[in-house]
Amino acid sequence: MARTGGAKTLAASVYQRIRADILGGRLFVGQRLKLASMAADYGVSLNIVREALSQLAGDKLVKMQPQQGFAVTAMTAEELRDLTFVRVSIEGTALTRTIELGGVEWEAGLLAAHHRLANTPVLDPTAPDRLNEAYVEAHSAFHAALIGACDSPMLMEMRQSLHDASELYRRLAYLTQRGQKDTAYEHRLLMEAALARDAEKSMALLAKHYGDTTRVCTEAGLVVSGDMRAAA
Amino acid sequence: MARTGGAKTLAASVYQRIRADILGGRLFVGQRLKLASMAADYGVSLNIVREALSQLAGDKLVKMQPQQGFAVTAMTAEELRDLTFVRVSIEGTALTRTIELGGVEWEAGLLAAHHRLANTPVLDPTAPDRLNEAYVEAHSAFHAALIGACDSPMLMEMRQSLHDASELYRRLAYLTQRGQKDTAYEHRLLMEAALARDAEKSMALLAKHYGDTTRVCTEAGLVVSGDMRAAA
DNA sequence: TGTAAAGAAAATTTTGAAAATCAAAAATAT
DNA sequence: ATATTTTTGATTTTCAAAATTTTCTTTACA
Repeated sequence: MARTGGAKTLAASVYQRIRADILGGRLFVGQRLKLASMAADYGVSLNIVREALSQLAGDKLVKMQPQQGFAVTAMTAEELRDLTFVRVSIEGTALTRTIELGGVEWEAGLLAAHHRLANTPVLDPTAPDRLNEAYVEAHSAFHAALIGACDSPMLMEMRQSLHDASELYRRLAYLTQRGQKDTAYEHRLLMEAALARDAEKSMALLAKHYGDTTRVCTEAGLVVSGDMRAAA
Repeated sequence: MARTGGAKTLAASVYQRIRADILGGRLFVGQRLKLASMAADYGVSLNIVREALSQLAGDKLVKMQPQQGFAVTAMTAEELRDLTFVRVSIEGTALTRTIELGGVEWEAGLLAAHHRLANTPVLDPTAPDRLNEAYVEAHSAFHAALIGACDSPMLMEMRQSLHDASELYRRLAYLTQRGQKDTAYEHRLLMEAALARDAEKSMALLAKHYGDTTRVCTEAGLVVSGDMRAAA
């Protein structure tokens, strides 16, 4: 098998591919990840898959149970609520710092990211039952731009990691509500509060914005109760 | 080789042992970790060591460079400062929450942990040039007890992870100052502020407490500038 | 009919060796 | 003498097969 992306090793390449498959919704929440079948799929040996999954377990995207293999992390409602609380805390800190430090470059970047987001349809134009991948990317970029002037690399990295961990549930929430909620309006308010340097209001909006996703998932019964589920 | 601790797999056991060797200061900051020699040391095959190190890299205790193996993470002064900032943020959030929620049980646990800490000598009584391992444990337990009433498992886990990542530098700082700073007094103030439910003051004390370690390490030139160093 | 033990199948974990890669030393050319 | 290429030795990366452990199925028994 050839190495994907700029990966220096096969294991790193497979890590990226599995990660993308999880974040892209091609591997479902709770799905069991059998080493043999994955090794065949990606055209590598068992150990490579094992190492990749092992690392993804560190990212909390995959759960490892000794002697029982790996599965895509399935959160309970309680865990999802906790994740949301931590995200708001971390991202709130980064946002506060950004509001303190942000200059013209940050403002420009945020405006640009928001414009892109606002002009990208949520659902796939060719297949309206699927999410538009361009939107997912624009949404991710917008939230990154929002806290773009924070000067703590570690905080940013943690933010990204938490963002990824909740990506799966964000997808589910979008498909469930299907345009019933005015997310675009929330994003605009968020941007305006940040540009107005109102840290207090920004954080409140952020908490509401993230809390909604959690609520939708919980109410729609999209979160399971902790155990692994079988699947191909 | 037999499995250490309650580990369910060999890899998990080796992971714990290497982790303990790093946190215990038996593997030095920046030290290169060669697979072959470690496999011989722990009495397992290369892949087991590889998987363990791979996971430790996720914990930021070890750094992996493709095709060049692993080394104990060596932070730059800038990275250490950043780590400290994030620690104060995270732990501050957990502390604020604890102060809101903590009841009698939390107070009792904190008092007990502080008493143990205050009555454990910092340096090893038998070898005064070494740190007392019982103190390291008591210190870790005190800080865990301080935020013991926080109801967010994920935040606690992150706190512990950051605590571990800075453990190496805490050791270095202790040995450098060697009792010149009155750490015991700081701990008491910290406990008293928390018990008095003064979140504001607690956080300020925490920031100072952690900032000192960082400063000592930076001033003593204990932090390197990013590259790996050779070693046996 | 339900339960428990025994055996077979499937999956994970671990090993030992082969292949690929890198850093430095030696040799050659400029 | 300096720079470039080639070789060498060491180390990491990868694979394929062996050893455990778990899971599923079948069978015997109350």
